[in-house]
Amino acid sequence: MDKEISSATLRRLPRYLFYLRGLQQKGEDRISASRIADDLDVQHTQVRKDLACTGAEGVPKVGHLVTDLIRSIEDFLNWNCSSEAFLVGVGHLGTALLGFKAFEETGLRIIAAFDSDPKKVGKALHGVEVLDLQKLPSVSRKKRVRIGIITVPGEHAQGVAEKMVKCGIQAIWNFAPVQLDLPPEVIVENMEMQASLALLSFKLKQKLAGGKNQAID
Amino acid sequence: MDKEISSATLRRLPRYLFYLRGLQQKGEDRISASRIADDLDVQHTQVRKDLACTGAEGVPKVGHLVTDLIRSIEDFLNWNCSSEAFLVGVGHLGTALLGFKAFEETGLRIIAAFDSDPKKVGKALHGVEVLDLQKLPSVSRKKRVRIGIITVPGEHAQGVAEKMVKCGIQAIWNFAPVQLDLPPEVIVENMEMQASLALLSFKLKQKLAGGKNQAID
DNA sequence: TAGATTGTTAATCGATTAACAATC
DNA sequence: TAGATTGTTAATCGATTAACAATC
Repeated sequence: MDKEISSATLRRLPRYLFYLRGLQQKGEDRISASRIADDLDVQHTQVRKDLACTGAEGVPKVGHLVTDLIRSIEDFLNWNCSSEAFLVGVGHLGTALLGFKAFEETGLRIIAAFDSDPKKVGKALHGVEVLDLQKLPSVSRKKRVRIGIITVPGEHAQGVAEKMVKCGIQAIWNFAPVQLDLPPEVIVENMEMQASLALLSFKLKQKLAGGKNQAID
Repeated sequence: MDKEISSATLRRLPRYLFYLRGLQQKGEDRISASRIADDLDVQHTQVRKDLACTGAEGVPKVGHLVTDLIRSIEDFLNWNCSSEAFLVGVGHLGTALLGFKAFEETGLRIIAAFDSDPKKVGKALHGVEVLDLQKLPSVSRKKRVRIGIITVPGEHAQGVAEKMVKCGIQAIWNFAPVQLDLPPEVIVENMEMQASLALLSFKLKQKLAGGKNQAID
């Protein structure tokens, strides 16, 4: 009987999580929804609702235990257990992702990288072996991997995505700025850097235009 | 008398733009809002409203000229003129951004990179010089740069952001997973990779849980 | 007890979608 | 003319916010 979870809520949860980890490092063991709200510029009701989605429970007058909240969010996002992933496209961005420590905190483990450039194949980057893209099917047969990360140029993304789907990949994290056309049962999440930049550019343009206060957000 | 532009619209505009550039490469010169909608899985009314925001005008029965639409969106986002930026934090991600060709299409030009690691200072990565972070103020005095990109680890992001603001930076593109606390007149856009991953993780968890069809999105 | 906090129910607001008039 | 398309106005839907009851 779970409620549907809005994507807005899902996008906020990691912010709470990183904030809570920060508190934990400072040695704080309790936190109220109101303080989270203040520190992260969110409405306190919003924080309460978001946290409630994860099943977290607080104690009136006391608040939440930081460790409980962290575990609750991690469990909810499935970030407590390790999820293995393939990455295709070992360019600058792909290489950066291979070395991205922060993924450990999300349970994401890139266990192999693929590229079709012979110059890249055979190397190990940040401890991850780079294999020939043609080996994707055979490696997939040995390892049941469900997540595929696409960091190839836009024009190759669709082809790579189709290969991934053939190899049993069920969820694709797509960093290429193209719309992938795949069977509906495949989960596709587009990492749209340009969307974020668009907001920045537009706000800056408005600000420079003389502060006609067209508030956005 | 402009309407306020919703951030949802701003986030969609780059998707239209990349799609239109693809059409242009294929040599197509006209396009209807309905076809954009079909190809990008958006409602056609939505496409029309979004495009109307940019000032684009179509012709009934004919549609839009691809080149007009492209220019209209680019102008609206201020992606037609070059915007100079500083980048601080030349780790994997920072390096990747320095080599990111796609930025050219958004008018973003990173003209200098900074790091406090002496091993990195002095190099030129993808044609961009890496300078000591301490030189940020002096370089800023010579060059009027308005955009700052933060790719340092979370614990240093706030400090770097404050330095940037002191140097006249007016808009910050923050890749660190922390909430920056800055004067309200500074534009901050957080590039939340983890937010995107959270959606992917949760959808996959649900799918694997047996497809109790809690549709999200 | 009073105050601080949780968590829920109701109200508001804004974005999306549907319906439709205008037009080449 | 009829059909395809644009662009706008009205309706719906869902997310956010406000109000409030519950509680340690």
